[in-house]
Amino acid sequence: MIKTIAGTKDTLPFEISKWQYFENFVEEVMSRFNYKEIRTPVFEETSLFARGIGESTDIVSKEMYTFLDRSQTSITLRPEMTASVMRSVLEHSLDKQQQLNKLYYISSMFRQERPQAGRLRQFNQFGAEAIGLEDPLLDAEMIIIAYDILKGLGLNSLEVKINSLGVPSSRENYKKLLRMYLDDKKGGLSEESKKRLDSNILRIFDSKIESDQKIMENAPLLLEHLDDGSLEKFETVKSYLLKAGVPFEIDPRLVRGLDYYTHTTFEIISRNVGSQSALCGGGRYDLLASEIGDRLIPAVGFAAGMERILLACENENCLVIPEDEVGVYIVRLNNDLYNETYNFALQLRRNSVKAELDYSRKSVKAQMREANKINARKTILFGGDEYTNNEIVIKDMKSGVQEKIGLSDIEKIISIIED
RNA sequence: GUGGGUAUAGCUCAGUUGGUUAGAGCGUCUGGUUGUGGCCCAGAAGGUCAAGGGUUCAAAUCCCUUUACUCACCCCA
Repeated sequence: MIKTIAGTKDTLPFEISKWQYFENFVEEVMSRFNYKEIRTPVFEETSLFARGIGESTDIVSKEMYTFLDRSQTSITLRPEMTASVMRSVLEHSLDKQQQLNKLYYISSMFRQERPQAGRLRQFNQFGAEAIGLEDPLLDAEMIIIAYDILKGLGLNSLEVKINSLGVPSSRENYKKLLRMYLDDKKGGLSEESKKRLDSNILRIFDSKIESDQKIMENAPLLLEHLDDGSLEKFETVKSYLLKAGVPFEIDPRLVRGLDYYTHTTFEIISRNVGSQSALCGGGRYDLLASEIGDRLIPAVGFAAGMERILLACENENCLVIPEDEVGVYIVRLNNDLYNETYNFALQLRRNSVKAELDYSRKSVKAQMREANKINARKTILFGGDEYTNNEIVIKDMKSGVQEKIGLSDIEKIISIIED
């Protein structure tokens, strides 16, 4: 038997309504902030991600689904959306048509990692990007939108963490300081962290290994060595968040794994999922446009993992979706009216009524059971004496009350069904 | 890539120290009189006990291998 590939999942009919609810909610909030949806291809030229995200990152170096197509072009299934969105903005010169492009997406991403709780190889993210301006208000807005959506779904145990990475020049100075600090201590670092000394020294802060953490405990912090301009921006972001009522904590160790971040970085985590607790992450990436394009475009954005959010929702018992129901179930009283019953149901369906009926010549009892099972608000008994009198019986499934109506009086039938 | 755990019906799981035709609940289908649901009752269908090998008179049960799933590390959403 052929099964789904490891790390991929079917979304089955019984769980689809919660996804639709979730997606609609995201769309609604995004549209209130006047963000426009953007859709880009699921696969791109590999170099877009290699250059955009950074060769040394884990995503690019070991997690991408990359393959050669029939014309020997290296293709990659997108592991994230930001690089694609920026590519699209550059390619279509959206940045020249208006100063600020506020965009959002809800799409599948692909990363070849070992699956576990809250981590799939094909997973869904929603996210937003505000491209074209460097006002810190937009940094704050990203956090506000993400927070409002998670909160709006009913999640409570959220922690918002923020940090600033400053600009490249102050960061380079700081890296020198950090390198000096680590110079006589690097023997005690883990193998993984030693590699990062050269590739991405900031990420050593991310290490969960105790000995590494001990060494990093007294390391100088980037936040304490930001240039004045960066510091001021960070302060501004914080003040906006305060005024917006978004609780946050500053986490100087929040450095994020992607190369393109500058200034603000943030993450929203939940204690109510497995070890993969980051529901949402993002930040400012003023350098990305120039990495993959020919000009500088300041931008800020975030991405949120939808499976993880739904996990958190399940564990917190929020997001209560109303049960599916059907307007009316047509019960066929005699099987010689098989086709007439169908046409009657069809007439209702073509008049926007959600109607169901039996397709297998079941007994009346079995049809009634079915009507009950699928939550039909009304049933219509079709056939028998009433049929010869050009009537049907309509029954309210909650009260059990039933009445006769003229078969051709569709208007009235519909109004009773919808009542 | 590295560890740990699990694998019995569509689903959730029982299955004694190896011992006859492998069980339950839920779900599915049928029925509980003539044309009526929920609750209840009765019956039926449904299993190569993940796969392959070994030990044994005898294996779902013990041993080995493989595969799948799962959790965690790494990292990220």
